[in-house]
Amino acid sequence: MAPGRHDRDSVTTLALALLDRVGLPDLSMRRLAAELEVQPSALYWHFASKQELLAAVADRILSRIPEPDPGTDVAPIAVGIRDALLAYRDGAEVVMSTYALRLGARRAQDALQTVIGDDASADALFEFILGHSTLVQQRMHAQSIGATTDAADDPTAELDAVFRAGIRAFTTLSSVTDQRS
Amino acid sequence: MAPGRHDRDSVTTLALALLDRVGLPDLSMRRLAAELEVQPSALYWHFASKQELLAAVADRILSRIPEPDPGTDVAPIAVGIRDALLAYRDGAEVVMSTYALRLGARRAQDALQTVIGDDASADALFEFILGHSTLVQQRMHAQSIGATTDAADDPTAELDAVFRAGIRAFTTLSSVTDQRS
DNA sequence: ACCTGAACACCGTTCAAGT
DNA sequence: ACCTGAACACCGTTCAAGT
Repeated sequence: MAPGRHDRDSVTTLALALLDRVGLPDLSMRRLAAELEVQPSALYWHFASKQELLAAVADRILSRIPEPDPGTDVAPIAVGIRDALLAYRDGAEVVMSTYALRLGARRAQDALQTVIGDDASADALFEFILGHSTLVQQRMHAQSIGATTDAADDPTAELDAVFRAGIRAFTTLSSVTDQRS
Repeated sequence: MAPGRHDRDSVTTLALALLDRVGLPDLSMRRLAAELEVQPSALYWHFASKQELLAAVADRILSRIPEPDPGTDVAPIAVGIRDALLAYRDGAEVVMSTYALRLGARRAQDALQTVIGDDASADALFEFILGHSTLVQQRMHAQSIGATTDAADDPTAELDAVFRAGIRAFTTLSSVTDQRS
């Protein structure tokens, strides 16, 4: 990175790359500034706060979500959202921490609402995907530290079974309510 | 609080009270130490790290979950878990951050697994409750700061509709699979 | 057994001033 | 428009030493 001039976009890009490399606990304004060969205070010309920077990063993460062809079923959309959240280290947690601020993140719900009739169900499914993905990434981290209580923990095997069970619940629900109407 | 002697239990109790009063971002080891009228380093005689302290706090939060009478239905159990997570400020986030370490938190899944046949479905339901509760508490905080993008945001009204939609999905699933067997 | 004192290596943020 | 320099008010953690 040249010591030259930056803007919101380039800072966001490098923040996302740094997140993926070091994880959320080590993504500090000071470290990001060092990576940009700039003083920490320079970042506050582009973003009002770290929160605002993380919101921009969250929007980037969610931009990976593929557009839904209307009329397809729920499962591939849900998988697409999960994969976007898991594509970068601690991605789910970043999205979760900025989701309440509503700065972005409508993209995921919009995708789900086009394939699920009921909006409340679509939001609930998104909350399941977010919770699940966050726990998956946290377990990845705990495992890399070696902080597991029980031995012989098969990593992603049963995790995917839990995810599929969640998807099944919501697809079963929408097919039942479809029959009702 | 007297300046006298402490143990793990008393420190955990006051940490939980402090969490409820100031929230997770302001729950620091230094502030907790000040509340206990003790030097920050004193806390490290009782807990190896802040993580370990938070795990003890998470266990406390989950201890509020009522025992399930076997044979009752899913909804009241799910509500009981949600209420335990929402009983203290940022409680859901604390549980979420220590859940991966498996230090406690089996209590919630155990309760759900006694009323739901499939273990993967029980875990998925717990992940939905955790994700949902975390977002609810984050929105509470964002609202108290006044950092909402859109105006006139009805607070807990539609939030509960989303929760009920999630519960309905999992109860519908288990009743369908019951009929199948 | 439980705590103090002092230090180490960090944080996010503000703000005058530079170019 | 974009950044520097310096400061403010904090962090978690370690470790020798005290009682």
